[in-house]
Amino acid sequence: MAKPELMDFYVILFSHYGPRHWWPAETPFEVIIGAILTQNTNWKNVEKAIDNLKSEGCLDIRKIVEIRKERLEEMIRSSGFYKQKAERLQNFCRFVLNEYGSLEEMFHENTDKIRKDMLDLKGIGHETADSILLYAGGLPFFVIDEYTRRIFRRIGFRVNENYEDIRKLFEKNIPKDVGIYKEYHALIVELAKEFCRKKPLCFDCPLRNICKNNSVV
DNA sequence: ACCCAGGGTCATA
DNA sequence: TATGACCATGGG
Repeated sequence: MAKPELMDFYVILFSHYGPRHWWPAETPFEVIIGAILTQNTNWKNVEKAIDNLKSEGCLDIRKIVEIRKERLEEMIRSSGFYKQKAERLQNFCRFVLNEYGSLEEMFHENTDKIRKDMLDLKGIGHETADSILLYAGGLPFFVIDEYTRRIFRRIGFRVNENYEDIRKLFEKNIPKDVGIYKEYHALIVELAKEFCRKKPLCFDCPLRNICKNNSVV
């Protein structure tokens, strides 16, 4: 049996977990808000914050810019790091309005420019930028997070620590399909939540067979 | 009382 | 380049 490739893991994870329906949001803008609020924070805490924004009618790019920062801080308090996140949200929204005019306009621009612009903003790192590009913009950028690194390192892939290198490794070995990109990252998170810390990855996880046959764990 | 979560920045060496 | 401190709430 040949060494399993990245798509083999995808097939197994998908058949085990089924579609994940990521990202859980009603609009691209809501994806962006969530992507920033969920930084190093449990998603449940983010949901509360987003509910607050919705019920106050503030889930809107212009609203976020207009309201007082202190009010925004209170609405998103449950998501943690609420002061810097309020700052980051307003900063991001202000930039989009000034530079592009609207979110729709932004996503019609050259994708590499969008990514570069976002990475220049304070509070937008590689993972957040790619989450926004993929799940809000529907653009083919594979999201690499700490789960992805851990899991594929333990499976036996020689992933070095450089974000861009890992992302290109995945994008090179996976069909350039936004649907697959979205699903794959969501499946990795699902697997990680269940096995990454609690148990050895390949003991009774969905990947146990493919791992054992190749003696990689 | 700890540990951590769907990260990122900044100072230091 | 590579660690470490820091940001902060809420659930286990």
